[in-house]
Order: sequence, then structure tokens, then C-alpha cells
Amino acid sequence: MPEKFLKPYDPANTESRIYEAWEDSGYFDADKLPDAEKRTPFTIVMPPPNANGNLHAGHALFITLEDLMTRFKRMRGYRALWIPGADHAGFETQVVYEKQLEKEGRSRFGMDPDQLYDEIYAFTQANKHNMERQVRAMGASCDWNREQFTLDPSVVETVQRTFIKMFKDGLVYRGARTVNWCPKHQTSLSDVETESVEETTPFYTFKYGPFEIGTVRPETKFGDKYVVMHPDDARYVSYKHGDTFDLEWINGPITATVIKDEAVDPAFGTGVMTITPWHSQVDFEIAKRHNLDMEQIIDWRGRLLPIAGEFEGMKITDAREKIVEKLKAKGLLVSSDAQYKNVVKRCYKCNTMIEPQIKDQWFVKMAPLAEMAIESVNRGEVRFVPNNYEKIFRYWMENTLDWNISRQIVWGIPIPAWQKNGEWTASIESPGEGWTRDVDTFDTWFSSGQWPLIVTGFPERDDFKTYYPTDVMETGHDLIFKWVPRMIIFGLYLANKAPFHTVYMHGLVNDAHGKKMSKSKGNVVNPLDLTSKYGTDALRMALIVGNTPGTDLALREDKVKGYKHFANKLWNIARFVLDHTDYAKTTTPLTSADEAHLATFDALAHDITTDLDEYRIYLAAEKIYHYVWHELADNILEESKPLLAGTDEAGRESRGALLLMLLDRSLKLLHPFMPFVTEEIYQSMPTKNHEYLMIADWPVAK
RNA sequence: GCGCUCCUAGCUCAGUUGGUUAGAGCGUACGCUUCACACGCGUAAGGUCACAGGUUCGAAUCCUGUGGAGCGCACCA
Repeated sequence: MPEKFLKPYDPANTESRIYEAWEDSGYFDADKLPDAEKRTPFTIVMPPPNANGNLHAGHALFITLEDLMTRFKRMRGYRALWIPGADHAGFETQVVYEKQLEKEGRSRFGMDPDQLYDEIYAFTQANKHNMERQVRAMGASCDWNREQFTLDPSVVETVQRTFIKMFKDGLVYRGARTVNWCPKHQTSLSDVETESVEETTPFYTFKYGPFEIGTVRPETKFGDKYVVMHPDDARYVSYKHGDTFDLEWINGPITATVIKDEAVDPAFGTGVMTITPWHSQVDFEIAKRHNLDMEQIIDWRGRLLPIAGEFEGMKITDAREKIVEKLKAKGLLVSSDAQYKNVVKRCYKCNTMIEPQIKDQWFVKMAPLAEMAIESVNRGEVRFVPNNYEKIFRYWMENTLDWNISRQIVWGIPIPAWQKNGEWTASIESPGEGWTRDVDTFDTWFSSGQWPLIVTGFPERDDFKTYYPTDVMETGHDLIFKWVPRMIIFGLYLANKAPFHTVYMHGLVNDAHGKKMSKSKGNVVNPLDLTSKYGTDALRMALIVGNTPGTDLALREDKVKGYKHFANKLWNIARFVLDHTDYAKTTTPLTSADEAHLATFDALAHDITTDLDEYRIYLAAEKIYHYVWHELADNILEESKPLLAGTDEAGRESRGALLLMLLDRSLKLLHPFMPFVTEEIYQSMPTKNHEYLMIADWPVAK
């Protein structure tokens, strides 16, 4: 028996050595597995971690789950491939970098765009290496040779070609429409990049000529010269569509026009409202229907424009009260309701209030693409684990609006669009003299949405033919809208096939009390602190056991500790078995009692295999844990002690054979869950018949 | 407003299609330096499965309602 078994299991002195051996073996590359060409491909595309910071607990969870799925399939005889990546994470990284610039007393505004790009590039490269090291530390058996960065030239080219194809197919269009504008970050955002937050905001009712109108945003009312009501509202039948009247307003007398539109709810307030088309989606739609004037009131920094008269240059939040005061002084304030609840959109990164603005941008026409995606789900080509996410997915797909893909940031893939005299075209190179290039970049999710296609080498590479469509997309439930629908759409649009057949959604990793981890609460747990303290296998088990898909997990340190004890228990079982059995004498026939133990194990192995096939990973983990500790160790091993110490030689030898077989098979069942300790023991097993446990055969035949 | 999820032992959670005395880990109490393991072993306490109805031979599990928690979506000014 090797000397190392005389001491407790020591993850710190084991894990990196084992990982290096695995990586050097080449078996992370599915094409290099024994008899690779005879194996059925099984592919997972890793959600590429952002190359802008450290791994957090959520990363540890998805790495564990995806590695487990990959190792399970690899041992089951599949051509198991797990493709890693690194995400430039456009807007998110730029936000992180802008914070760093702020600390240094600098600002991205006024910086040379190329200089800024180069700085962020260097920043992400440093973080990318850091991230890769941390992913390795979790035991990820992914194929690093296939790793791609979302700004690699080939990726950029594929993404740009997609845009050009969509332009030709009429699926993207350039339009001046209402966008979600973040005044702090100076860029537009898609709908899923904003958060709707309910707030208590005073609701004011003002006298507006013969009418009374309600608003929560008096600061936008300078340009309001249309008063809108429902065409069937009996109270206002005497006013005809198109009637004009004069009234006294914030900065003096104006002329207003009556508009009748069904968008107005007669039951709300007075049933009359004025509109600000430039700064409201609803108002914009009304104005478009009736061909009304639109005027910008608030600039891109969130300050009032000259139309505001004496309020010009003021921040909207400062101006609001002053405007109300002025209207009140003029006798135009009818009432105010301080308890009014209103929903406002905020930037999901900086929490700044989104200012709707009209801006000329690129939009993806979603309706035909969404229809394709829904049909694909209807045909059962994509299923969700847990399946209630299908409903959520469907609802979103059916209600999604056109997708703004233009971003006013440098950190991203340039949009290959060119303009000349108001005409737009799409091409990678300049179409010729006089054309100027769109300075905007793509929404990150436009490129991330194509990720399964990109990493498999769409459209031509062998990998694409072998590994696309992939099998499982394992990701956080927070990406159910941002990422999953886009991948399905692009897969169907470009390759005619959904990019995966199963979407496994994991929940959030919360703190020990189930509260969301956040820097401000100070309850953030660094997964690498836990692995260095208790071992990676222990953390992996703690993240898996009792963690049902789609449900959030409370991560407690004592749970991790418990599984460190389990790793050590396994280690001691191995010590005992190796110490008490003579492999040379294990050909003795088994007794019927021994056969019964093998049958029990076999039933368990089948059960666990089914659980893993059905993604009941949490159950499988608990079952193998329970078996090893409370059956193998507590019962079989204990009852073996007298036999092994006895004089019945045949009994002793057959019992030794049994223990070796059960340990060998237990190691195999456990390996996807706890790869390091099982591999380390396997390397000392006399039953070892593969170079690594990683590529040994699963105890249940396919 | 629309929708989703959850409420099981002190804590954090399992309980797969309804089926024998409802489970795990940690924690608690008591006892063990037993020759694989004190990162251990043994024993024990602890639950009217949120509540109220219903379906069923049988419900933690299915249905309805009530209460509580969390989350998502939302162009009512």
C-alpha cells in the first residue's frame, strides 16, 4: 500500500498534480479519446465566463455541473466534448473598466477610442488568464485547445457576416425609435438590460387649458402641445380630433391640439393626457400614428435643453420640484398624490434611471425569429430542466419587441454598416468612396447568441459537422431571456437546427441564510477560499447535493466541511481495503452473500445512471454518498472484519475480491462528482485497467 | 396588473409517476482514544409535512381556497 494512505487525504497536495496529468493526457479533447470515431458525440458549450474579474460561487456551480455531465458521458463511452470560452462581455466589462478609470481620476469620455480599446484589451487578457486558472482549479475537464475569446478575429468575422446576412434578409433595420438610454454610461440598452423598479413618486394633476392632466414627470412637459383622450370618452365629445386651443403653460402661452387615440385609458385619472413623444415609448407610438411633431427635451447627459427656458441645463431631478413650484404659483397645480406607485426603468448595471430617447439604431425584427423558436419548442426540439421554464420562455418569446443591437461603446464587435447620404448598407470592407462607417458596436448578446455556432466552427469546420447541434446548455436562470432565446434563434436562423436539445437551468448560489450574495452586504463567498480549505471535491459535492435545478442554493461552509470528511472517509476505506486484500488471490469464486452485495450495487448503479440521465443530479449524489458511507463502510466493511481476520482462507480471499470490486466500482460512480480524490485512489488500485479513471468505463453498460 | 417558485426536524434542504413506521447534512444530548478513519464510531432526542376544505382504499405528494416568503415580466400618463 502506498505510503500516502497513512496520512489523511490532502487535497492541496493532490489536485494540481492530477489536473496537470489529465490535461497532459489529451483526453479533454474528445477526438483523442480511445476509439473516438466510434463514440457518439456529446457536447456542452461552456457559458464563457467574463474576462473581467474573479470566479464567483455561481461559476463554481456551473463548472461543477457541466464537468459532472461531461465526465459522466465520457465514462459512458460518449465522445464527450466540453468547449470553454472567455467573454469580452462588452458593456459589463466597459462598466468595470470605467469604474477603474474613475478611481484613477480619469474618464472614458474624451479618451481616444483606440486608446481606450487597447487598455480594456490588456485588462481582459490579464483577467482571462486568471479566469482560466480558476476554472482549472475546479477540475474542469474542458478542451482548452478549443477555447475561444469572443473578440478573436474569426469570431468577429462570423458575427459580422451574420449581420450582413440578416441585413440582406430584411431581418435587421435601421430606425429612429425609442431606445433605453443610460445617461451615465452614454449608451442605449436592450429591454433585457434594464430593470423595472416600482417607486413611490408624486403624481401631479395640472390644469391644461380646459382640461386636467396627470403626470409623474413635469420636467418633460415643456414641449407638450398635444392633449390626448379616448375617442369614445363621453366627457369629451365636444372636443374634436384636431381642435386647437390656447392655454397658459410653464413658460408662457402655447397652442395645443386635441388628439383622439385609443391608447388612452378613460378610467385612469381624468382620462386626458399630454404626450412627450421623444421621451416615452407610448407617446412615441401615439405621435407616430397621428404624424405629430417630436421634440427632444432632455439631452444625452440627462439635462434640460433650451426649450426649458429658465430651466435649461438643469438636471431633471433638480428641475422637477422647481417646475412644480412654478406651475403652482401660476395656479395651474390642481392636486398632487405623494403616495403614487410608478414603475421606472433603471440601468441594470449602474441603477441610473433610464431616459427614453429617440435614436437612430439597428434593430432586429424579432417576430419571424421568435415564431421559429416557438415552433421549434413546440416540436419538442428543445426541452427545459426544470420544465416550468418552457412556459416562461414561451411567454417571453411571444411578447418580445424588436431588439436594439447598437451600443455606443468601443468595447465590442464593430457593426459592419456603412452610410452615404442617408443610405445604409452592410459589408465588412468599405463599399467605396464617400461611405462612412457606423461607429457603434454590437450588443454582447448579439455575438453571444451565436456562441454554440461559433465555437463549433460554423459553417464549415469539421467540429461543426461532428458536434453541432450540441446536447446540453447549462446556464443560470437569470439568462433565460438574455441568452437562451438568442442562441435558439440564431441556431435556427443560421443552421436550421436548435443549438441544443436540453436547457438545464441552475439557480443562484446564495449565502448560508439564503440571502443573495453582494459586495455591499459583505456576504460574498469566494469559491477558491473554500477549495483551498476543504478541497475541490468537497465544494463540488456541497454545490450539488440537495440542489434541484432552477432553485436557489444556500451555500454553507459546514456543508462543504461535511464533504471534506466524506472525501477522507473514502480515503480511509481505500486504505483499509488495500491493506486487507491480496489482489493476487482475488480470483476465488464469490460466495452467495458476496454476490448479493454485488447485486445491490448493480441496482444502485442503474438507479444513479437513470438519475443522471434525467438530470436528477442532486439525488444521484446523495445516493452514492449514502451507499459509500452507510452501506459499504458501515455494513459491508464492518461485517468483513471477522472474515478477513479469520482462518477460512477461501472466505477471506473472496471477501477481499468483493471489497476491491465494490471500491473500484464506487470510485467510478463517484468520479464525476469528486474527480480528484477518486482519481488519486484509482491510481493505486490493483484493479486499474485504464490510464486514468477519467476514461475508465462506467459500471453500467450503455 | 400578469406570471413563476416555495412554505417538511433548531438550521439548510431532499422526498423522482400518491403506497409500508417522512429522510440527509450540520447542530444538540449521552457514551466510546474499538487494531481503516476522532475529518471517526455507537445511542438518543427532535416533525399535527403553513392553514382550511376536497378527490382517493390511501395525500407531504393531486385539486380548490386562505395566509406567508422569494423571484420574474409589464409602454397606464
